[in-house]
Amino acid sequence: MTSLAAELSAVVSAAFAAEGLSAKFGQVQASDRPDLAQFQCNGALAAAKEAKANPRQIAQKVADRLKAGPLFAKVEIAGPGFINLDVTDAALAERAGAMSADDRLGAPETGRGKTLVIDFGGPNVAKPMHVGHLRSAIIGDCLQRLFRANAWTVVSDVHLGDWGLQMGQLISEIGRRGTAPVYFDAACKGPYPDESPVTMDDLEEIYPAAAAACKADPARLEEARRATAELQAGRPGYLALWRHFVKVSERGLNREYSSLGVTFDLWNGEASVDPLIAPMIEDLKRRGLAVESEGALVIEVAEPGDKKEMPPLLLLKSDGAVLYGTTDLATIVDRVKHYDPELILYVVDQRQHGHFEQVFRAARKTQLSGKAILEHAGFGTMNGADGKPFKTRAGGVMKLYDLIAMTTDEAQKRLAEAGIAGDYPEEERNDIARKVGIAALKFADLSNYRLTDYIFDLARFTRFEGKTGPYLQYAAVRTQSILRKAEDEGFAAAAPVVRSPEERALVLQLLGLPGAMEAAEDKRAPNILCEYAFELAQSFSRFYAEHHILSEQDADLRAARLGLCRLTVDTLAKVLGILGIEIPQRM
RNA sequence: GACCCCGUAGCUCAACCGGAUAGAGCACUUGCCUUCUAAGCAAGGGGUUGCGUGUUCGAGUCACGCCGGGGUCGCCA
Repeated sequence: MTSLAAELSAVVSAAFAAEGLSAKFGQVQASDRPDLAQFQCNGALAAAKEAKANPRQIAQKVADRLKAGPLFAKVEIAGPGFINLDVTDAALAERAGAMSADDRLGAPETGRGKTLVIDFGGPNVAKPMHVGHLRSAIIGDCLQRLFRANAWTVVSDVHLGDWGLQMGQLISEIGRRGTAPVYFDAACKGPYPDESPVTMDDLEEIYPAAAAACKADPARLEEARRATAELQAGRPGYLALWRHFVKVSERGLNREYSSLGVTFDLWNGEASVDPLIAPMIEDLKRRGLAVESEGALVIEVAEPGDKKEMPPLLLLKSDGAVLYGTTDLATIVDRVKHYDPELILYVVDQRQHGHFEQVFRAARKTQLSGKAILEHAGFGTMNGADGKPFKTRAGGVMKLYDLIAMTTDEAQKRLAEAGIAGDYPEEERNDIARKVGIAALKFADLSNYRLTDYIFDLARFTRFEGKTGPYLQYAAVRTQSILRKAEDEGFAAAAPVVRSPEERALVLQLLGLPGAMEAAEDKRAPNILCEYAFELAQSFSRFYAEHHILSEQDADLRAARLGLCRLTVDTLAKVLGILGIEIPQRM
């Protein structure tokens, strides 16, 4: 199935071609002026520019050819040469029927036969997740769902930060405290205890203390560096301690991602590619691509024509330890070997753009990335109302766990106020509150364009009216409710028809699904889907307010409207599913 | 200093390849629950798109220059 806009583009393109003009001018899009037409084509203006001709004349010739077809209810030329198009109600209803009959609802298949590796999350061992981690988790999860929906084979990887200097900082801090001496006893050959000497709470306290100490005292930093190098060199006690850190952290992280409904196919860490590093470096040295510079081993990535200085990618520090560019490069080697992807997407803070530029250049130069296109889908920073990173009143960074709890609490309050769920079982009430809270959170984040910095506003994340996640859920819930009642009454559904302005608008919106999914994939932009879903819910709510469905006496019309409800709820469910938003049975 | 991102309504954000009258939500004003859930629907006010110049039939969008905010710039991640 193709989208209606794509179908119209093909028809209009053929008309341009028949006039001896390039078919590329036949692009049709939803109209910017819905009051004037459903669709528009601006190609006559561009064609006129190229051919140095009169745009209205070109538009007229194309329009004359279009008028001959049965598809259009209206073909008009407006302004300097826009071609405005309305499709017949019969054609709209027919497309809606076809969409209902397709279990993919006409979703694009841009990824058929292609593999995507998507890297997001990127939490660090021993550091609790705070609101800053929200964006990578939510945007990354949405993109993996979107690519899957568009028929890509998707492999997602949390890419745990478990192999850098911070590990050395933790180890040296614990060594100084003397709370787990067995791991530091060089004479001890193991085995080491199964029980972790630290809990997640311990780590959350130890890491900031260690980081602060290293910042204040160069000697401490040097000590942490040495510990990092020894860990990476395989010192048994350090490795055993490190395994505890990772295990303890993974449990905590998993809990937080689960509460957001975010999942990963792989829980690989930077450390998992460590065995690949030595051979990779040997290979790069042999090929003359890794060279020594200022005591470190680097890959030069500057290219002629660079506007800015492009420092080399550091593979090995002068003390022999690896850096995150090194593990990133080795991770590419690993992913190419295992999955041979068409695309590797990194959903990481935009501030790391420069780093990825270096890594990608190095990967291409060394041909380690195979056929894969490497792309950084960055996102903007989340700030507080004062333009600085969001803090709690106590001054600490707000933890993700607490944020989720707050949105859920607000949803509980809302349910109590509305008095709707008073008679529901407590379990269901909790479930609704959780789904509504998460929906508010995710939609508020995803509806912003990926790259803009945005202001974290707790009130916004706990808002349930207007352009919010709960509004979308509410539209779906009301539709489900109608369908349930219709079933109780024994009313059957039939293919949709278009007999009113509200139905026309709703069907047009429904038919826009494939286009929205394709555009969102192209731009890696969840906000396009948010916009689509919101407009769909709005179109439905208008239809709902205007036409009473179950009391409709005309049985055929009632059946057609039930069919329209069915398609609406299926479409909403599909888009909300991609956004990672669950729909309660009732709310 | 160089480079990257951003600047749109009181607030938070949109605007697909340069298109017509720059759109939503919140907040504000006013209607609508004795037939499907009012977390809703309908209507209204609110804009020199930071400033300037240029390209174009046409600029929030492209180019250049300012102003303002954020970020990055070899051994942190």
